[in-house]
Amino acid sequence: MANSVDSIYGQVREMAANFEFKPEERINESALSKALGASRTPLREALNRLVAEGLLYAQDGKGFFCRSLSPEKILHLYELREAIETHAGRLAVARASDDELRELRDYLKSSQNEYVPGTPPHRLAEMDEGFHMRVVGLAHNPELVRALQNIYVQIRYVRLIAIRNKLDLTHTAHSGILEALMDRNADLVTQRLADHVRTSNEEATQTVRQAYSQLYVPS
Amino acid sequence: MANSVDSIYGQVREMAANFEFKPEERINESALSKALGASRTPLREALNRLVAEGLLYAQDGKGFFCRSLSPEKILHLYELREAIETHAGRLAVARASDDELRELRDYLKSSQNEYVPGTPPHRLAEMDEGFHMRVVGLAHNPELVRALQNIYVQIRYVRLIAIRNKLDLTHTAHSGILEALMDRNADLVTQRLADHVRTSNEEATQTVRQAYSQLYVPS
DNA sequence: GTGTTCCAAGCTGTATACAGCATGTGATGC
DNA sequence: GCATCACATGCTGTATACAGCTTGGAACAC
Repeated sequence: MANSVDSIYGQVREMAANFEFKPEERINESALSKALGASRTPLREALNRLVAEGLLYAQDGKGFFCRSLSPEKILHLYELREAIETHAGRLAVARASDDELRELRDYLKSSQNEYVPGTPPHRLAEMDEGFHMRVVGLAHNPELVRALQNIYVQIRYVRLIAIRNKLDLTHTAHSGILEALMDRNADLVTQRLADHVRTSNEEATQTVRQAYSQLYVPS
Repeated sequence: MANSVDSIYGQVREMAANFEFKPEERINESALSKALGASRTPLREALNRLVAEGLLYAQDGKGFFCRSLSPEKILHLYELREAIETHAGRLAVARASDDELRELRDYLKSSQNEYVPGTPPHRLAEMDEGFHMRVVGLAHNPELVRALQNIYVQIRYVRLIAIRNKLDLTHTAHSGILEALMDRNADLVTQRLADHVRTSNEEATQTVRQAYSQLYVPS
Protein backbone atom coordinates (compact mmCIF):
# COMPACT_ATOMS: atom_id res chain seq x y z
CA MET A 1 0.00 0.00 0.00
CA ALA A 2 2.99 2.33 0.01
CA ASN A 3 3.08 2.22 -3.73
CA SER A 4 3.15 5.09 -6.09
CA VAL A 5 -0.54 5.37 -6.84
CA ASP A 6 -1.54 5.54 -3.19
CA SER A 7 1.13 8.07 -2.41
CA ILE A 8 0.26 10.25 -5.38
CA TYR A 9 -3.42 9.87 -4.63
CA GLY A 10 -2.94 11.17 -1.12
CA GLN A 11 -0.85 14.10 -2.23
CA VAL A 12 -3.11 15.18 -5.08
CA ARG A 13 -6.14 14.71 -2.87
CA GLU A 14 -4.68 17.19 -0.40
CA MET A 15 -3.86 19.58 -3.21
CA ALA A 16 -7.39 19.37 -4.55
CA ALA A 17 -8.95 19.71 -1.10
CA ASN A 18 -6.89 22.84 -0.45
CA PHE A 19 -7.62 24.22 -3.90
CA GLU A 20 -3.99 24.35 -4.89
CA PHE A 21 -5.57 23.93 -8.29
CA LYS A 22 -7.86 26.82 -9.09
CA PRO A 23 -11.52 26.05 -9.78
CA GLU A 24 -12.03 24.90 -13.36
CA GLU A 25 -8.27 24.81 -13.86
CA ARG A 26 -6.97 22.14 -16.15
CA ILE A 27 -4.43 19.84 -14.57
CA ASN A 28 -1.28 19.39 -16.60
CA GLU A 29 -0.43 15.74 -16.21
CA SER A 30 3.14 15.90 -17.42
CA ALA A 31 4.04 18.78 -15.14
CA LEU A 32 2.29 17.35 -12.11
CA SER A 33 3.74 13.90 -12.57
CA LYS A 34 7.22 15.36 -12.81
CA ALA A 35 6.62 17.46 -9.73
CA LEU A 36 5.57 14.34 -7.86
CA GLY A 37 8.49 12.32 -9.16
CA ALA A 38 6.52 9.73 -11.09
CA SER A 39 5.21 9.08 -14.56
CA ARG A 40 1.80 9.90 -15.93
CA THR A 41 0.49 6.36 -15.54
CA PRO A 42 0.12 6.24 -11.75
CA LEU A 43 -0.86 9.89 -11.70
CA ARG A 44 -3.77 9.27 -14.04
CA GLU A 45 -4.89 6.34 -11.92
CA ALA A 46 -4.94 8.61 -8.88
CA LEU A 47 -6.77 11.32 -10.81
CA ASN A 48 -9.44 8.81 -11.78
CA ARG A 49 -10.00 7.97 -8.14
CA LEU A 50 -10.43 11.65 -7.37
CA VAL A 51 -12.95 11.96 -10.18
CA ALA A 52 -14.98 9.19 -8.58
CA GLU A 53 -14.81 11.08 -5.28
CA GLY A 54 -16.02 14.29 -6.82
CA LEU A 55 -12.89 16.34 -6.16
CA LEU A 56 -12.07 16.58 -9.86
CA TYR A 57 -13.92 16.03 -13.07
CA ALA A 58 -12.80 14.73 -16.45
CA GLN A 59 -13.64 15.84 -19.94
CA ASP A 60 -12.80 13.52 -22.76
CA GLY A 61 -9.95 14.77 -24.85
CA LYS A 62 -9.41 17.74 -22.57
CA GLY A 63 -8.15 16.12 -19.39
CA PHE A 64 -8.81 16.56 -15.70
CA PHE A 65 -10.15 19.73 -14.11
CA CYS A 66 -10.48 21.05 -10.60
CA ARG A 67 -14.04 21.23 -9.28
CA SER A 68 -15.58 24.54 -8.35
CA LEU A 69 -17.61 25.33 -5.27
CA SER A 70 -20.78 27.30 -5.82
CA PRO A 71 -22.95 28.43 -2.92
CA GLU A 72 -25.53 25.89 -4.11
CA LYS A 73 -23.06 23.06 -4.03
CA ILE A 74 -22.00 23.99 -0.52
CA LEU A 75 -25.62 23.94 0.53
CA HIS A 76 -26.11 20.52 -1.01
CA LEU A 77 -23.03 19.11 0.65
CA TYR A 78 -24.07 20.46 4.02
CA GLU A 79 -27.53 18.95 3.62
CA LEU A 80 -25.93 15.59 2.95
CA ARG A 81 -23.70 16.14 5.93
CA GLU A 82 -26.69 16.92 8.13
CA ALA A 83 -28.48 13.79 6.94
CA ILE A 84 -25.52 11.60 7.81
CA GLU A 85 -24.52 13.23 11.08
CA THR A 86 -27.98 13.37 12.57
CA HIS A 87 -28.69 9.76 11.69
CA ALA A 88 -25.31 8.76 13.04
CA GLY A 89 -26.08 10.68 16.21
CA ARG A 90 -29.23 8.67 16.77
CA LEU A 91 -27.35 5.43 16.23
CA ALA A 92 -24.56 6.58 18.51
CA VAL A 93 -27.02 7.09 21.34
CA ALA A 94 -27.98 3.45 21.05
CA ARG A 95 -24.57 1.98 20.37
CA ALA A 96 -21.82 3.99 21.99
CA SER A 97 -20.46 2.49 25.14
CA ASP A 98 -19.98 4.58 28.26
CA ASP A 99 -16.26 4.25 27.79
CA GLU A 100 -16.47 5.65 24.29
CA LEU A 101 -18.49 8.61 25.49
CA ARG A 102 -15.95 9.27 28.19
CA GLU A 103 -13.22 9.21 25.55
CA LEU A 104 -15.17 11.75 23.55
CA ARG A 105 -15.51 13.92 26.63
CA ASP A 106 -11.78 13.70 27.23
CA TYR A 107 -11.07 14.60 23.63
CA LEU A 108 -13.27 17.65 23.89
CA LYS A 109 -11.71 18.64 27.18
CA SER A 110 -8.18 18.24 25.90
CA SER A 111 -8.91 20.44 22.90
CA GLN A 112 -10.74 23.06 24.94
CA ASN A 113 -7.69 25.16 25.64
CA GLU A 114 -6.88 25.27 21.94
CA TYR A 115 -10.19 26.90 21.11
CA VAL A 116 -8.70 30.36 21.57
CA PRO A 117 -7.65 33.21 19.31
CA GLY A 118 -4.21 32.59 17.94
CA THR A 119 -4.74 28.94 17.14
CA PRO A 120 -4.16 28.55 13.41
CA PRO A 121 -7.32 27.93 11.40
CA HIS A 122 -6.19 24.60 10.02
CA ARG A 123 -5.78 23.38 13.57
CA LEU A 124 -9.24 24.61 14.49
CA ALA A 125 -10.73 22.88 11.47
CA GLU A 126 -8.84 19.73 12.37
CA MET A 127 -10.20 19.73 15.90
CA ASP A 128 -13.70 20.44 14.69
CA GLU A 129 -13.50 17.67 12.12
CA GLY A 130 -11.99 15.40 14.75
CA PHE A 131 -14.96 15.86 17.03
CA HIS A 132 -17.52 15.26 14.34
CA MET A 133 -15.77 12.21 12.95
CA ARG A 134 -15.58 10.77 16.45
CA VAL A 135 -19.29 11.30 17.02
CA VAL A 136 -20.12 9.57 13.76
CA GLY A 137 -17.63 6.85 14.62
CA LEU A 138 -19.74 6.07 17.69
CA ALA A 139 -22.48 4.83 15.36
CA HIS A 140 -20.19 1.86 14.65
CA ASN A 141 -20.89 2.12 10.96
CA PRO A 142 -17.90 2.43 8.60
CA GLU A 143 -20.11 3.40 5.68
CA LEU A 144 -21.35 6.48 7.48
CA VAL A 145 -17.77 7.41 8.31
CA ARG A 146 -16.68 6.87 4.77
CA ALA A 147 -19.45 8.97 3.28
CA LEU A 148 -18.79 11.74 5.75
CA GLN A 149 -15.07 11.75 5.09
CA ASN A 150 -15.79 12.31 1.44
CA ILE A 151 -17.91 15.33 2.32
CA TYR A 152 -15.36 16.77 4.69
CA VAL A 153 -12.65 16.65 2.06
CA GLN A 154 -14.86 18.60 -0.28
CA ILE A 155 -15.83 21.30 2.19
CA ARG A 156 -12.59 21.54 4.10
CA TYR A 157 -11.36 24.55 2.20
CA VAL A 158 -14.48 26.56 2.86
CA ARG A 159 -14.62 25.52 6.48
CA LEU A 160 -11.05 26.65 6.87
CA ILE A 161 -12.02 30.16 5.90
CA ALA A 162 -15.37 30.22 7.65
CA ILE A 163 -14.14 28.85 10.93
CA ARG A 164 -12.25 31.95 12.07
CA ASN A 165 -13.74 33.78 15.02
CA LYS A 166 -16.20 31.02 15.74
CA LEU A 167 -14.16 29.58 18.56
CA ASP A 168 -16.50 29.77 21.53
CA LEU A 169 -19.60 28.93 19.57
CA THR A 170 -18.07 25.79 18.14
CA HIS A 171 -16.88 24.52 21.46
CA THR A 172 -20.17 25.32 23.15
CA ALA A 173 -22.09 23.51 20.43
CA HIS A 174 -19.82 20.48 20.74
CA SER A 175 -20.29 20.40 24.49
CA GLY A 176 -24.03 20.47 23.99
CA ILE A 177 -23.86 17.54 21.60
CA LEU A 178 -21.73 15.57 24.00
CA GLU A 179 -24.13 16.30 26.82
CA ALA A 180 -27.09 15.06 24.82
CA LEU A 181 -25.18 11.92 23.88
CA MET A 182 -24.36 11.19 27.51
CA ASP A 183 -28.00 11.72 28.39
CA ARG A 184 -28.77 9.15 25.67
CA ASN A 185 -31.33 11.58 24.33
CA ALA A 186 -31.60 10.78 20.64
CA ASP A 187 -33.97 13.59 19.76
CA LEU A 188 -31.81 16.17 21.46
CA VAL A 189 -28.66 14.82 19.80
CA THR A 190 -30.36 15.05 16.43
CA GLN A 191 -31.61 18.54 17.04
CA ARG A 192 -28.31 19.90 18.31
CA LEU A 193 -26.33 18.30 15.50
CA ALA A 194 -28.80 19.65 12.97
CA ASP A 195 -28.59 23.14 14.45
CA HIS A 196 -24.82 23.00 14.56
CA VAL A 197 -24.45 21.79 11.00
CA ARG A 198 -26.95 24.34 9.75
CA THR A 199 -25.09 27.15 11.46
CA SER A 200 -21.86 25.96 9.85
CA ASN A 201 -23.64 25.77 6.55
CA GLU A 202 -24.80 29.36 6.75
CA GLU A 203 -21.30 30.53 7.56
CA ALA A 204 -19.81 28.46 4.77
CA THR A 205 -22.37 29.51 2.21
CA GLN A 206 -21.84 33.12 3.11
CA THR A 207 -18.10 32.64 2.78
CA VAL A 208 -18.47 31.28 -0.72
CA ARG A 209 -20.91 34.01 -1.65
CA GLN A 210 -18.41 36.61 -0.54
CA ALA A 211 -15.65 34.93 -2.48
CA TYR A 212 -17.88 34.92 -5.52
CA SER A 213 -18.75 38.55 -5.19
CA GLN A 214 -15.09 39.43 -4.85
CA LEU A 215 -14.40 37.61 -8.08
CA TYR A 216 -16.89 39.63 -10.04
CA VAL A 217 -16.45 43.02 -8.41
CA PRO A 218 -12.97 44.24 -9.38
CA SER A 219 -11.19 46.28 -6.77
CA MET B 1 -17.05 11.15 -23.00
CA ALA B 2 -17.50 8.16 -25.27
CA ASN B 3 -13.90 7.20 -24.75
CA SER B 4 -12.53 3.92 -23.66
CA VAL B 5 -12.22 4.58 -19.95
CA ASP B 6 -15.82 5.67 -19.55
CA SER B 7 -17.08 2.75 -21.56
CA ILE B 8 -14.98 0.24 -19.67
CA TYR B 9 -15.89 1.87 -16.40
CA GLY B 10 -19.58 1.44 -17.11
CA GLN B 11 -19.22 -2.16 -18.15
CA VAL B 12 -17.02 -3.23 -15.26
CA ARG B 13 -19.25 -1.34 -12.85
CA GLU B 14 -22.20 -3.41 -14.01
CA MET B 15 -20.15 -6.57 -13.72
CA ALA B 16 -19.11 -5.70 -10.19
CA ALA B 17 -22.64 -4.66 -9.17
CA ASN B 18 -24.01 -7.98 -10.44
CA PHE B 19 -21.20 -9.92 -8.81
CA GLU B 20 -19.97 -11.36 -12.07
CA PHE B 21 -16.76 -11.38 -10.12
CA LYS B 22 -17.04 -13.59 -7.07
CA PRO B 23 -16.48 -11.98 -3.66
CA GLU B 24 -12.77 -11.69 -2.88
CA GLU B 25 -11.93 -12.84 -6.40
CA ARG B 26 -8.86 -11.36 -7.95
CA ILE B 27 -9.47 -9.58 -11.22
CA ASN B 28 -7.15 -10.62 -14.01
CA GLU B 29 -6.36 -7.40 -15.82
CA SER B 30 -4.94 -8.94 -18.97
CA ALA B 31 -7.88 -11.27 -19.45
CA LEU B 32 -10.50 -8.65 -18.68
CA SER B 33 -8.92 -6.01 -20.87
CA LYS B 34 -8.80 -8.45 -23.76
CA ALA B 35 -12.42 -9.40 -23.16
CA LEU B 36 -13.37 -5.74 -23.28
CA GLY B 37 -11.28 -5.08 -26.35
CA ALA B 38 -8.84 -2.63 -24.83
CA SER B 39 -5.46 -2.55 -23.17
CA ARG B 40 -4.69 -2.64 -19.49
CA THR B 41 -4.13 1.11 -19.20
CA PRO B 42 -7.74 2.31 -19.52
CA LEU B 43 -8.96 -0.75 -17.65
CA ARG B 44 -6.80 0.09 -14.66
CA GLU B 45 -8.06 3.66 -14.70
CA ALA B 46 -11.63 2.37 -14.58
CA LEU B 47 -10.75 -0.08 -11.82
CA ASN B 48 -9.31 2.76 -9.75
CA ARG B 49 -12.58 4.64 -10.04
CA LEU B 50 -14.43 1.58 -8.81
CA VAL B 51 -12.08 1.31 -5.87
CA ALA B 52 -12.96 4.87 -4.93
CA GLU B 53 -16.63 3.94 -5.14
CA GLY B 54 -16.21 0.93 -2.91
CA LEU B 55 -17.18 -1.68 -5.48
CA LEU B 56 -13.67 -3.11 -5.58
CA TYR B 57 -10.61 -2.90 -3.41
CA ALA B 58 -6.92 -2.91 -4.25
CA GLN B 59 -3.99 -4.59 -2.59
CA ASP B 60 -0.55 -3.41 -3.52
CA GLY B 61 1.32 -5.95 -5.58
CA LYS B 62 -1.68 -8.25 -5.68
CA GLY B 63 -4.12 -6.31 -7.83
CA PHE B 64 -7.82 -5.55 -7.71
CA PHE B 65 -10.38 -7.67 -5.89
CA CYS B 66 -14.12 -7.89 -5.81
CA ARG B 67 -15.76 -6.65 -2.61
CA SER B 68 -17.73 -9.02 -0.43
CA LEU B 69 -21.07 -8.35 1.20
CA SER B 70 -21.37 -9.38 4.81
CA PRO B 71 -24.64 -9.02 6.70
CA GLU B 72 -22.98 -6.26 8.69
CA LYS B 73 -22.01 -4.34 5.59
CA ILE B 74 -25.55 -4.61 4.26
CA LEU B 75 -26.83 -3.22 7.52
CA HIS B 76 -24.39 -0.34 7.36
CA LEU B 77 -25.31 0.50 3.79
CA TYR B 78 -29.01 0.43 4.60
CA GLU B 79 -28.46 2.73 7.54
CA LEU B 80 -26.70 5.17 5.28
CA ARG B 81 -29.52 4.78 2.80
CA GLU B 82 -32.09 5.51 5.49
CA ALA B 83 -30.19 8.61 6.59
CA ILE B 84 -30.13 9.99 3.07
CA GLU B 85 -33.62 9.03 2.00
CA THR B 86 -35.39 10.29 5.10
CA HIS B 87 -33.56 13.59 4.99
CA ALA B 88 -34.26 13.88 1.28
CA GLY B 89 -37.90 13.17 1.99
CA ARG B 90 -38.10 16.08 4.40
CA LEU B 91 -36.49 18.37 1.86
CA ALA B 92 -38.77 17.09 -0.88
CA VAL B 93 -41.82 18.06 1.14
CA ALA B 94 -40.55 21.62 1.18
CA ARG B 95 -39.20 21.79 -2.35
CA ALA B 96 -41.10 19.55 -4.71
CA SER B 97 -43.57 21.35 -6.92
CA ASP B 98 -47.11 20.09 -7.31
CA ASP B 99 -46.24 19.18 -10.87
CA GLU B 100 -43.35 17.07 -9.75
CA LEU B 101 -45.52 15.24 -7.26
CA ARG B 102 -48.06 14.56 -9.96
CA GLU B 103 -45.32 13.14 -12.14
CA LEU B 104 -44.30 10.85 -9.30
CA ARG B 105 -47.90 9.76 -8.91
CA ASP B 106 -48.11 9.02 -12.61
CA TYR B 107 -44.88 7.05 -12.49
CA LEU B 108 -46.20 4.97 -9.64
CA LYS B 109 -49.50 4.44 -11.39
CA SER B 110 -47.89 3.44 -14.66
CA SER B 111 -45.72 0.87 -12.92
CA GLN B 112 -48.57 -0.49 -10.83
CA ASN B 113 -49.61 -3.15 -13.30
CA GLU B 114 -46.06 -4.44 -13.44
CA TYR B 115 -45.99 -5.19 -9.75
CA VAL B 116 -47.33 -8.66 -10.35
CA PRO B 117 -45.94 -12.20 -10.25
CA GLY B 118 -44.16 -12.98 -13.48
CA THR B 119 -42.37 -9.66 -13.78
CA PRO B 120 -38.66 -10.44 -13.83
CA PRO B 121 -36.83 -9.47 -10.63
CA HIS B 122 -34.44 -7.09 -12.36
CA ARG B 123 -37.43 -5.16 -13.64
CA LEU B 124 -38.95 -5.04 -10.18
CA ALA B 125 -35.70 -3.79 -8.72
CA GLU B 126 -35.46 -1.21 -11.48
CA MET B 127 -38.95 0.11 -10.75
CA ASP B 128 -38.30 0.16 -7.04
CA GLU B 129 -35.02 1.98 -7.53
CA GLY B 130 -36.74 4.32 -9.97
CA PHE B 131 -39.30 5.35 -7.39
CA HIS B 132 -36.75 5.95 -4.67
CA MET B 133 -34.40 7.90 -6.90
CA ARG B 134 -37.29 10.07 -8.02
CA VAL B 135 -38.28 10.81 -4.44
CA VAL B 136 -34.74 11.81 -3.57
CA GLY B 137 -34.57 13.82 -6.77
CA LEU B 138 -37.44 15.93 -5.47
CA ALA B 139 -35.09 17.26 -2.81
CA HIS B 140 -33.35 19.14 -5.62
CA ASN B 141 -29.96 18.16 -4.30
CA PRO B 142 -27.56 16.39 -6.69
CA GLU B 143 -25.25 15.40 -3.86
CA LEU B 144 -27.97 13.38 -2.18
CA VAL B 145 -28.74 11.71 -5.48
CA ARG B 146 -25.10 10.97 -6.08
CA ALA B 147 -24.54 9.46 -2.66
CA LEU B 148 -27.65 7.35 -2.97
CA GLN B 149 -26.73 6.08 -6.42
CA ASN B 150 -23.47 4.84 -5.00
CA ILE B 151 -25.36 2.90 -2.34
CA TYR B 152 -27.83 1.44 -4.78
CA VAL B 153 -25.08 0.07 -6.97
CA GLN B 154 -23.59 -1.67 -3.98
CA ILE B 155 -26.83 -3.24 -2.77
CA ARG B 156 -28.45 -3.93 -6.11
CA TYR B 157 -27.40 -7.56 -6.18
CA VAL B 158 -28.88 -8.31 -2.79
CA ARG B 159 -32.05 -6.39 -3.52
CA LEU B 160 -32.44 -8.37 -6.70
CA ILE B 161 -32.63 -11.57 -4.71
CA ALA B 162 -34.60 -10.20 -1.78
CA ILE B 163 -37.22 -8.45 -3.86
CA ARG B 164 -39.05 -11.55 -5.01
CA ASN B 165 -42.52 -12.05 -3.60
CA LYS B 166 -42.60 -8.62 -2.08
CA LEU B 167 -44.66 -7.13 -4.85
CA ASP B 168 -47.76 -5.87 -3.08
CA LEU B 169 -45.91 -4.69 -0.01
CA THR B 170 -43.51 -2.61 -2.04
CA HIS B 171 -46.19 -0.93 -4.04
CA THR B 172 -48.31 -0.27 -0.98
CA ALA B 173 -45.34 1.27 0.81
CA HIS B 174 -44.57 3.48 -2.17
CA SER B 175 -48.16 4.64 -2.35
CA GLY B 176 -48.03 5.55 1.31
CA ILE B 177 -44.87 7.57 0.78
CA LEU B 178 -46.39 9.39 -2.15
CA GLU B 179 -49.50 10.13 -0.12
CA ALA B 180 -47.46 11.64 2.70
CA LEU B 181 -45.52 13.72 0.21
CA MET B 182 -48.69 15.09 -1.33
CA ASP B 183 -49.99 15.90 2.13
CA ARG B 184 -46.70 17.81 2.65
CA ASN B 185 -46.36 15.94 5.92
CA ALA B 186 -42.62 15.80 6.57
CA ASP B 187 -42.80 13.70 9.69
CA LEU B 188 -44.99 11.13 8.03
CA VAL B 189 -42.74 11.02 4.96
CA THR B 190 -39.76 10.44 7.18
CA GLN B 191 -41.46 7.75 9.16
CA ARG B 192 -42.79 5.86 6.16
CA LEU B 193 -39.49 6.04 4.32
CA ALA B 194 -37.69 4.85 7.43
CA ASP B 195 -40.09 1.96 7.89
CA HIS B 196 -39.85 1.01 4.24
CA VAL B 197 -36.06 1.11 4.16
CA ARG B 198 -35.83 -0.85 7.40
CA THR B 199 -38.13 -3.52 6.07
CA SER B 200 -35.98 -3.80 2.95
CA ASN B 201 -32.94 -3.94 5.13
CA GLU B 202 -34.28 -6.85 7.13
CA GLU B 203 -35.10 -8.74 3.97
CA ALA B 204 -31.71 -8.00 2.46
CA THR B 205 -29.81 -8.87 5.59
CA GLN B 206 -31.69 -12.13 5.87
CA THR B 207 -30.92 -12.87 2.25
CA VAL B 208 -27.22 -12.41 2.81
CA ARG B 209 -27.33 -14.45 5.99
CA GLN B 210 -28.95 -17.29 4.10
CA ALA B 211 -26.37 -17.06 1.34
CA TYR B 212 -23.67 -17.17 3.97
CA SER B 213 -25.14 -20.19 5.67
CA GLN B 214 -25.40 -21.97 2.33
CA LEU B 215 -21.73 -21.29 1.74
CA TYR B 216 -20.65 -22.92 4.95
CA VAL B 217 -23.16 -25.78 5.12
CA PRO B 218 -22.23 -28.14 2.30
CA SER B 219 -25.13 -29.92 0.64
C1' DG C 1 1.11 -39.29 3.19
C1' DT C 2 2.76 -34.77 4.72
C1' DG C 3 5.36 -30.75 4.88
C1' DT C 4 8.95 -27.90 2.70
C1' DT C 5 11.67 -25.78 -0.82
C1' DC C 6 12.44 -24.04 -5.08
C1' DC C 7 11.31 -22.64 -9.52
C1' DA C 8 8.81 -21.11 -13.47
C1' DA C 9 4.90 -19.00 -15.17
C1' DG C 10 2.14 -15.25 -14.89
C1' DC C 11 0.65 -11.10 -13.00
C1' DT C 12 1.03 -6.35 -11.30
C1' DG C 13 2.97 -1.60 -11.23
C1' DT C 14 5.32 1.82 -13.79
C1' DA C 15 7.67 4.05 -17.61
C1' DT C 16 7.68 5.17 -22.20
C1' DA C 17 6.17 5.68 -27.07
C1' DC C 18 3.11 7.51 -30.22
C1' DA C 19 -1.17 8.80 -32.71
C1' DG C 20 -4.57 12.12 -32.71
C1' DC C 21 -6.80 16.03 -30.97
C1' DA C 22 -7.16 20.65 -28.51
C1' DT C 23 -5.43 25.19 -28.09
C1' DG C 24 -3.23 29.34 -28.54
C1' DT C 25 -0.57 32.25 -31.66
C1' DG C 26 0.56 34.68 -35.63
C1' DA C 27 -0.52 35.76 -40.32
C1' DT C 28 -3.94 37.36 -43.39
C1' DG C 29 -7.96 39.54 -45.25
C1' DC C 30 -11.22 43.04 -44.67
C1' DG D 1 -8.73 47.62 -35.54
C1' DC D 2 -11.08 43.19 -35.78
C1' DA D 3 -12.30 38.77 -37.10
C1' DT D 4 -10.78 34.53 -39.31
C1' DC D 5 -8.01 30.87 -40.50
C1' DA D 6 -4.03 27.93 -40.60
C1' DC D 7 -0.48 25.98 -38.21
C1' DA D 8 2.68 24.45 -34.77
C1' DT D 9 3.04 23.26 -30.24
C1' DG D 10 1.71 20.62 -26.60
C1' DC D 11 -1.43 17.77 -24.35
C1' DT D 12 -4.37 13.73 -23.77
C1' DG D 13 -5.64 8.80 -24.37
C1' DT D 14 -4.03 4.32 -25.27
C1' DA D 15 -0.83 0.60 -26.28
C1' DT D 16 3.20 -1.63 -25.23
C1' DA D 17 7.53 -2.93 -22.82
C1' DC D 18 9.68 -4.52 -18.87
C1' DA D 19 11.27 -5.09 -14.04
C1' DG D 20 9.96 -7.15 -9.92
C1' DC D 21 6.94 -9.64 -7.25
C1' DT D 22 3.33 -13.20 -6.24
C1' DT D 23 1.74 -17.68 -6.59
C1' DG D 24 0.80 -22.27 -7.61
C1' DG D 25 2.87 -26.54 -8.33
C1' DA D 26 6.49 -29.94 -8.89
C1' DA D 27 10.21 -32.12 -6.75
C1' DC D 28 12.05 -33.74 -2.73
C1' DA D 29 13.02 -35.00 2.04
C1' DC D 30 11.10 -37.23 5.84
